[in-house]
Amino acid sequence: MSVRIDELDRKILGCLQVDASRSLDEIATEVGSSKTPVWNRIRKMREAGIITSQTVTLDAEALGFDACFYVLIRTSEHEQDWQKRFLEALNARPEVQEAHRLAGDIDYILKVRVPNARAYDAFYQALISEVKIHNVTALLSMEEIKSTTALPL
Amino acid sequence: MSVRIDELDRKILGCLQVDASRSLDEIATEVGSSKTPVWNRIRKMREAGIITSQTVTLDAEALGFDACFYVLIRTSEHEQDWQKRFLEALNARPEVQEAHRLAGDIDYILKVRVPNARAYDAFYQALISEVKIHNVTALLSMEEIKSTTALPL
DNA sequence: CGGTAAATCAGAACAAAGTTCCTTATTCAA
DNA sequence: TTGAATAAGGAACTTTGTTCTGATTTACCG
Repeated sequence: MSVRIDELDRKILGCLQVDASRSLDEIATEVGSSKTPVWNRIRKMREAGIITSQTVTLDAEALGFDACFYVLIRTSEHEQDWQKRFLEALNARPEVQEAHRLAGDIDYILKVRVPNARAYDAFYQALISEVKIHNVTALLSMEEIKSTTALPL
Repeated sequence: MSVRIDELDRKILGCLQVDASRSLDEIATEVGSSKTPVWNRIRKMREAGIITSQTVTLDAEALGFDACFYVLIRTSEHEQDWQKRFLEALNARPEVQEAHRLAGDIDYILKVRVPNARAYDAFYQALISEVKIHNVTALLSMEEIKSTTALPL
């Protein structure tokens, strides 16, 4: 069953999305409440799975991940077994940051972050050796214009 | 100037990527160190910009964002002015979670999260009314197979 | 439109974690 | 090998997270 989210919850989530390291007192002041209700609401939203996790975002380039590719994948295989193996392959590879199954012409899109083009090729070769893929198009990112995980609440 | 990252820093970042809400003591134990050095290293990596921010990840569907599109954009305009206005339009729209400038045939890719298809159309109409765009292809996600911001350190 | 029960809130008390300080160990260069 | 600079470990201190209680509000039903 789902938890009803009210205006105060939304404000709290908004705060946390911007900076999850702020203290409860600060958040309470900003949303016009006090410590206890803010804490209780955060706890409930955690338990309800609305707040999935708490992480740090790292500067990919500062850590040597200079290349980012979006990979468009077409496949001729549509059986359960193939899909299962494809999924496992994606989950096993940490360079895959996103994977979506699509509607329409293109079957899957991946976002892949690697140190350089050579590392992408290694990834690509490994992937196609594991599962049969009909057609692949790689889109190379030149510039990350915008990047956020924040939802517009 | 960049900060040298050693094996211990990498372990700490690995911990924080998984769960940034854990206590310093827990992290220190896991990486085989103690509170103080862990705290100092985190502070330094913050100051150096390696750790960009600390946020919560929310369940988009639980919050009513049921639709996700990848949008491939071709433009015939390549002047500074056009690019500036396009960039401003993207930054002004919170439904755009990612935007990359690409090499090759397709000029830009966007990741757009909205409550439903109608909301996407509203976004699309608003965007093309603001800036001239030659060609747009929208890829509709049926299923989010994988989603992480963690880098493989 | 009351009156009661349930839920929520504000503030205080307590526990736990973050932050600082100081001493000891380690590293690196002369 | 010796000295200076740097980092680590542990204890003191401060801030924050967490729990508890009483008061208030909200919601529901007669």
